[in-house]
Amino acid sequence: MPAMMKMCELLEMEHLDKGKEIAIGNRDKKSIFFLKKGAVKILNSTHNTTKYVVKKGNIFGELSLYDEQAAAMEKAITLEESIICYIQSDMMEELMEKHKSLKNGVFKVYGLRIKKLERRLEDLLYKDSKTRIADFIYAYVKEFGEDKLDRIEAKNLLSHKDIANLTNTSRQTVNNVLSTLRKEKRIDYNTREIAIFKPMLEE
Amino acid sequence: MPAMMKMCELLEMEHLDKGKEIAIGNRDKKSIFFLKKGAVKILNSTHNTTKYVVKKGNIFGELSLYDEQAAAMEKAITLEESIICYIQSDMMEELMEKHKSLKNGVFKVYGLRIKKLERRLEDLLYKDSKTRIADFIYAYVKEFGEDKLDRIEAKNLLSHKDIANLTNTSRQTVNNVLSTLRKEKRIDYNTREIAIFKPMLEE
DNA sequence: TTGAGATGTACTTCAAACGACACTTTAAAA
DNA sequence: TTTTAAAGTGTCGTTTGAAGTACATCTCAA
Repeated sequence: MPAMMKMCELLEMEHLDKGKEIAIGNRDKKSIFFLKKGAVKILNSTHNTTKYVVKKGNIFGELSLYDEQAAAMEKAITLEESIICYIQSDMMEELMEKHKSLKNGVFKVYGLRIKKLERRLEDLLYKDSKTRIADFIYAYVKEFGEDKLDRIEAKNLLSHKDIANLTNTSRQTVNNVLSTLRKEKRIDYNTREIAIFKPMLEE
Repeated sequence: MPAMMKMCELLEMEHLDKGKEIAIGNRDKKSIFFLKKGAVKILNSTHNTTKYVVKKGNIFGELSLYDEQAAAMEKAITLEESIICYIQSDMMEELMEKHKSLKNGVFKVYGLRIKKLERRLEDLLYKDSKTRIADFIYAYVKEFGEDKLDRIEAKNLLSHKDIANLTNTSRQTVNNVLSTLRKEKRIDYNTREIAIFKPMLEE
C-alpha cells in the first residue's frame, strides 16, 4: 500500500517495546494502524488466540472502518520492538473519500484477508495437521525471513502455542512436527531464529 | 444493499431453474451477481465443496471486483428456481466510483464475509462437530425460514453433504446429528422442508 | 422403471487432542 | 548479581471425537 505508506509520514507515531498490547477497539476512537517497523500478532480478544501475524509495511485494525464491533473483538500484541502509525477511522474514511487509491488499497487488503481465510478453511478440510503446520512454517519463514546462502532465516517470533492457533492444531502437535523437521534436517530453530534449508525447498 | 437493489432494475436479468450452474469466473467478462429471487450455493470450483449459501436479496461474485483470480475459483449453483441480475465487474467499478453508497455497500459485504469466515474458523477451534452442525441448522432455518405459530419452517435446500462442507464435518455425522435432533423433537425435517420447534429455541 | 443421488444406521479405525511431567529460557523481584 | 516464578519447550502415553467403511433403504428425475 504505497499510498498508505506515504500518508504515514504525516501521522501520529508510536514506538513500542516487545510484548506491548495495542487495544485496537478500546481506544476513545477506533483507529487504523500502519506497522512501520517490527511485527505484531492479532488476537481474538475473548479467547486470546492468535489469528494473524502482521509484518512491517502492512496495516491492521482495518476492520474498524466499516464494522466497529468486529474491530473491538481484536487486539494486537507486538512480537518485537515496533513502530506504529495510526489514524482515527473516521478521519481515515474522509481521506479515503478524497483519495481513491487509498480506498482501493483498503479494498485490496479486505480481499486479501478473505482469500487467506478461505485458504485456511480449505486447508483444514484437505490437509492433515502435520502438513498444515509444515506449510505454515515454510510460508512464515519465506515471508518473514532473509535469504542466505543455503538457508532462509527468520526471527523466531511465535510460540508453539501461537503456531497451534494459526494452524488449528495443538501445542504438542506443533512441537512434534517441528522436532521431526529438525531431526530430518529440513529446518533448524532455536529461541532466536528459525530457518529452512534451501535444497529441501519444494513446492 | 438498497443501492444495489435499485440498480438491479436496470440490469440484465436471467431466470434459472433449480440446479443450474453459474460460472462466476469463466464468463468472457467477470461479473457481480445480484440474487433477486431464490437461493444459490457458492462452491469451491476445484474441490466442489460448498462454501456459502446466498439468500435472495444478496450479492455474490463480489470478489471479482478486486481479485479476478479469486473469483475464478468459485462457482454458484441454484438451489431452487432463481432470478439473477448481473453486471460486468469493470462496469460495476465505474458505477462504484460515481456512487459512493454503492462502493460503501460492497465494502460492508466484504467486511461481513470476513466476519463470517472468522466466526467459522473460531467455531472450529472451540465447538465440537455436533455443536457446529446444530448451530448451523438453527442459523440456517432462522435466516431462510418463515415464522409459524410453534415453529420456524424453511425450505430444505441443502443436502447433508452441503451441510457437512459448511460445517467442516462429514456427511454421516451430519445425518447422525439431524436424526438425533429429530428424535429429541427439537427439529423436524423431510425432503421438502426443515423446521425448528420454537419452545426449544434457546440462545 | 430404473438408476443415480440422497438418507439412515452401525461398526471400525485412527489422527490428533489431551494429560502429565521434566527441562529450559526469560524476565522480573529481591 | 542471584533468586524465583512464569512461560515456553520437549516427549511420553492415553483417550476419544469424528472420519471412514459398508450397506440398506428411499426419492425422484429421466
